[in-house]
Amino acid sequence: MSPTTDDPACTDQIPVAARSGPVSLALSRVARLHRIAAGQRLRGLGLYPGQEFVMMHLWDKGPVRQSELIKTLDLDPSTVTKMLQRLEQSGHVRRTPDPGDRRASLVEATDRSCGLLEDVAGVWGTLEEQTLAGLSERDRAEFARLLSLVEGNLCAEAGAAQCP
Amino acid sequence: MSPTTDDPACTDQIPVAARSGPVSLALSRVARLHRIAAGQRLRGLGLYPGQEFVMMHLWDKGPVRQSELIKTLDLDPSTVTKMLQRLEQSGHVRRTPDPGDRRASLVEATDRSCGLLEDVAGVWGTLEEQTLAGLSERDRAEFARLLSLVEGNLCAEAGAAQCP
DNA sequence: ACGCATTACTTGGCCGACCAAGGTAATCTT
DNA sequence: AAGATTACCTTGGTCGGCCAAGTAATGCGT
Repeated sequence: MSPTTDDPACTDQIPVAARSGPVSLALSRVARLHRIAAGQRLRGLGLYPGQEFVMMHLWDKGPVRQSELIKTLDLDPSTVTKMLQRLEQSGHVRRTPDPGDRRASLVEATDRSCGLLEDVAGVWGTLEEQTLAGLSERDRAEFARLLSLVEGNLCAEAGAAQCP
Repeated sequence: MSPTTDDPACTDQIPVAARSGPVSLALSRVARLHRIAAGQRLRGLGLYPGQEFVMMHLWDKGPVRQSELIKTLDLDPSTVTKMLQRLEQSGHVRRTPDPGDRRASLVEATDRSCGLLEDVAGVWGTLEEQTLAGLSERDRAEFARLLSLVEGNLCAEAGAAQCP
């Protein structure tokens, strides 16, 4: 019953319900593609998308309390628990009880996992290059600046974690 | 035992393994925040993040084959199957066998779900505003342009779906 | 010293998303 | 017309991620 039975191939492309947020829509698509691209490369290293961030933090900061990870990655505690269980089983991570606090555990990257650091860095580098291919230095800087602004916006009104 | 026991709050911020991809890192963070922001608003409407896109397409295109959804949303077939099962159970979607092809099903939004269209549009609008708050019109256009470029890059080398 | 809130983590459940297989049905080939 | 191929969808499994509850240990106030 809608009057537009024939559309001359110029109307949509963007769903009507998203007309009020074209940038958000584009951002969603880019995010998904970016995550897929990262995931493909990461799977070759035996990591699932998301685990990279845990490992990065552990590589940088060494033994760390689980609550530290939860705070800095801003993830749900249960998410971290399960990720660590799997990372432990796959040998990338080791957990030991914190001697100073019997309800906490200390997490650290295994020696074996440290070899992955360069690989992950490589993956991250090629991903960056693919993502920004063809963009001038100015465009890249501009993109980084705008992303930072948007991050501030989203972080501010969001769950209000730490967003320095 | 590491020499940097006290860090004067200026060293890292970016993990060493991600030094080669600062923009990718920022993009990941923004993407996650954006998805969370969308999810919060959507949950108030009884939708889970991701379902919005299915509904948008159905609202626009009416009854549609499942393969159509899979193609345009570029999702795994199994993902769509399960999403539709849940959307059907929650009353947002109706599925009927395609009379012209007995292995296919036609999917359409229920009348009840059509009331959600404005709500989702509203959510999408406020999300857009929150995302881009404080950005000038030029910055917004620039952001959209850069996102489009990046999307092209990621889409090209990726699974090679349709990226017009 | 006792009780109560806070912190730290775990478990179970659910959803989006992927992959790998499988089962029909249509279509193409010979 | 029969067989092979392809298209359409489902099932089962795994992961990241969230929420809601629950357990256990610490810390604080009185």
